[in-house]
Amino acid sequence: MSENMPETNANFIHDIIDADLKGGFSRPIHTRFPPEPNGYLHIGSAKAIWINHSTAVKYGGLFNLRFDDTNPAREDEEFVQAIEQDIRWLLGEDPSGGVFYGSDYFDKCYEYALKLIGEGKAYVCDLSPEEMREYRGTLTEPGRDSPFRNRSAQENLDLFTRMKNGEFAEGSRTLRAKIDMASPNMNMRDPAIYRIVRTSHHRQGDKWCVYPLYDYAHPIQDAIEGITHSLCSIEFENHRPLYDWVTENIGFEHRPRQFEFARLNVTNTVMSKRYLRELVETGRVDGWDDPRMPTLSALRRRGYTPSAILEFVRRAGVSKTYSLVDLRLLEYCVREELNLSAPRRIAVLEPLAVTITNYPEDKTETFPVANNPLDPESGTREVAFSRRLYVEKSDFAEAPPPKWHRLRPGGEVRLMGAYIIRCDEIVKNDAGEVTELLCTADLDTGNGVPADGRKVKGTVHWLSRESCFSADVNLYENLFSLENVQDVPEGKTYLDFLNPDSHRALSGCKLETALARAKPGDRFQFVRNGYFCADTKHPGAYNRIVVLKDGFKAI
RNA sequence: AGCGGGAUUGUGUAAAGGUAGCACGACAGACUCUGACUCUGUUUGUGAGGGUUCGAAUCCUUCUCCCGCUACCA
Repeated sequence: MSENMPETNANFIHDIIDADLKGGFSRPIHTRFPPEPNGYLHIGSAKAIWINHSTAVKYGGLFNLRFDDTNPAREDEEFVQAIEQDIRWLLGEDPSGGVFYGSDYFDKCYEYALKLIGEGKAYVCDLSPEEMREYRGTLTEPGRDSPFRNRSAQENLDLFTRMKNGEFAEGSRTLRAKIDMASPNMNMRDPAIYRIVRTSHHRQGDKWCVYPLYDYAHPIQDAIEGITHSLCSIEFENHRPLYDWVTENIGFEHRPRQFEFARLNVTNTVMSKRYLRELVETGRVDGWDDPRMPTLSALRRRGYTPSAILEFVRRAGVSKTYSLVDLRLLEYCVREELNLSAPRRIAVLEPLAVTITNYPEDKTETFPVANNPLDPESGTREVAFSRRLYVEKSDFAEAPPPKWHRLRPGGEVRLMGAYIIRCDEIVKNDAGEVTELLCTADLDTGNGVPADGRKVKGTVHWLSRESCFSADVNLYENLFSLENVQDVPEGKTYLDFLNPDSHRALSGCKLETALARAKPGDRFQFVRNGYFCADTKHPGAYNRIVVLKDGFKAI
């Protein structure tokens, strides 16, 4: 377990486990995360991973990663690799119980199917998908028995074997569990448990042409791996009776049990893999790790740390209530962590020229500036100072509002880490815009405390105009993307990281400079005036990802 | 409509009959060599109506609203 891993917090699932333990449950707690390799993991997946993983850790048990790859038509090896990498990154360790593949249990699934057929608990059905739907009934009306429901075990065995041997066309037959066509729970109306699919499997190749369905395969996978508590999201709640039916009728000695929790929704973020896939496939985004995506790989690329993500899902909590968690909580979590550890760099985003009139034309010197004022260990770096500087436009006001502590005509301000300067004169262009400030520095005081003990309230960041290009690039080691979900005035850059209300806490150098100085492989993303894709089913749960009005620039 | 879940401040989440707490957000103030960070303070909540009880977010009851389920997806 990585050292930054946030502790688990108690939740209703742990109450259940505590009760189990109290009641004499003696097997080690064993959980699992079972993604289908049909896309990349996203921030919502992180919740399921965290719940399962932290539960195992809390009870000294084991956690498995299992690829739920029972549908060859949707799955791909690329996703297997990506998912495994993302999980290792997020957890900082290998899954303690191991990495498994649902498809590795196909033989077992088949064997159990034979057993169910032999016991008259499953039958081969020749109904077409349309017919099956019709026979299933509706939410309010019971279904009708399939005309093939009462085939003999012998006939079913023969038919199923032939299905497996590839004698029938794709979609022509299914194996169904014989349960109850009148059940009020649609999932119990003789669900299909095997279908014929003639697609090569990413792992099994062409070994099989019949594939088990989730509702049948999943409980078997859990049981085989010794999973004790199968924690999944709430849409599987109605499937639990079927989950239990499978483990009971196959007759596992140790039957895993399923518990459900509400999935994570985040404001302005779309989690639906379907939409994410569409964005990738239609080229709307660069790929699954495009920084606008809510995927773990995208968050990683943007500089989010695993511990911040886990802390976020931890804080979001576990319940069965539908919830929409504020994205700002995630931002708080990264900020909380990076503020203490990330190196600071200076950037002037909207430069205003400053000339120190009493500073020699040909002189340069350097001042030490803390890499991270909150972390003495981080040391200092030398920042070049000269007669000609840039400061932030927004750090000067000709007619300042009340309580203004920054530069004003005649006012004094501290250049961060360097001299105290006084603004003597304002230079304007023909349009009346301020283009330059002529200032004098308190050269005697240097970067120390003034001899006369006077207090200078404001501190302002700055860069030497000559040495701009030698300034550092990133504000935070990893966080190089500029992102914004608010409305940003056209043509204005905006950093939403450390200080959403002000650019000042962030740094870097002049943006163009930062870009020019980027290391090969670094990518800077500009997201401006993003529009959100609507999710008609969950108004409010929109996509921060999005479609950009003036295009997406990858430099 | 049938079945299964759910409802606590702006957003999440605690409180297993006994002071409705915490976090994020918002707002206000203090501090500060970055108007950041930090600190302090403020505001707002038990979906509705009945009942049980000395006492109800919690138990009973009626209602309302929300979510999920009618794939040979997971």
